[in-house]
Amino acid sequence: MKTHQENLELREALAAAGLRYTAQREAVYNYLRSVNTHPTAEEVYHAVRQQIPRISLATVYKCLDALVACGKATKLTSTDGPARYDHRTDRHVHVRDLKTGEVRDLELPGHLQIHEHLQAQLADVLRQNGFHLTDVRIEFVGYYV
Amino acid sequence: MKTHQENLELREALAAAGLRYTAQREAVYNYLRSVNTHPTAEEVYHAVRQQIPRISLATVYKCLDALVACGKATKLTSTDGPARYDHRTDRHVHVRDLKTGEVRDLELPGHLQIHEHLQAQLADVLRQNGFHLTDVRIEFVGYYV
DNA sequence: ATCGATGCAAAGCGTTTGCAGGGGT
DNA sequence: ACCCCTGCAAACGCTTTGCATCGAT
Repeated sequence: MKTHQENLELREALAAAGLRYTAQREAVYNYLRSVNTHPTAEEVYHAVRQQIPRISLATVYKCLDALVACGKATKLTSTDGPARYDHRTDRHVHVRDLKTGEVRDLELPGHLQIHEHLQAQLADVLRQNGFHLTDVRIEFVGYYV
Repeated sequence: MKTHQENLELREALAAAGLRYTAQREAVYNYLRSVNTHPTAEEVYHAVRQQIPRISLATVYKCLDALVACGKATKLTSTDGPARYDHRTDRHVHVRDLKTGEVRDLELPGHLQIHEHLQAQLADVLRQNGFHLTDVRIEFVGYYV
């Protein structure tokens, strides 16, 4: 089902993971990429329903799982409330607003990038202890006054 | 109920938050402090039951909430599985093992401390945007080979 | 034609809540 | 004496699962 131009990159990522390219997955992915506050499954469901009215919440969850599985999204969690999903998979810093629960990317001036060299050293220390590093999660938590 | 020497520090922290000092809260706190892998509520329940056999899981959750509320513990979450609790409230780095789900503190050689100055700069940038920073969460995720 | 993906409903898990009785202040 | 805390059971919210059907390959 190719209603409009499909996302080749997504198709290939899914294929590489042994997963199929479906309208639902495409719509979920497109929505994820269109917003900069990382949405919950419920929010994705609500938004994607405009395009695919018969999509179910369960399918949204499955689509999000598929995107994570093929490396096209990241799952975030909080101490309270539902998980959130991020279309970015590179290492970056999140800012979590405790008042709204929203999570956004921290836009940093270049000279304030989290010290990659330091992270690399830390990764080395861990590796020497037999640890294989897959992700570094950094989150600044607080609220807008 | 003072079965043995009570924890004055905990009593004061609870009192300052308008909360009472109970045997259950003391036992939960003592257990939290006795382990270095940050346990789940279920693990705390299992352990504290040795001392207080009639304690309920709901009470364990409430005790953990009380400890967090009075600043004597921190709640951690993961993308999968239950929350974990940490008796440390200072900023430090966690290492999460994806195989076991366990979370431990990263013990760092002094010269590898996460750059406090950089964090302070980042906090400044956020403050200038009207953000009040309450916590910085840093987690190294991976698995032991 | 095959076999994975969808949609629905029902179950699952971790966590919270309502309430009667007990314990801290 | 007051009222918070406990323990139990029942409810809750988020997420997953079982299954018949649909659709991608």
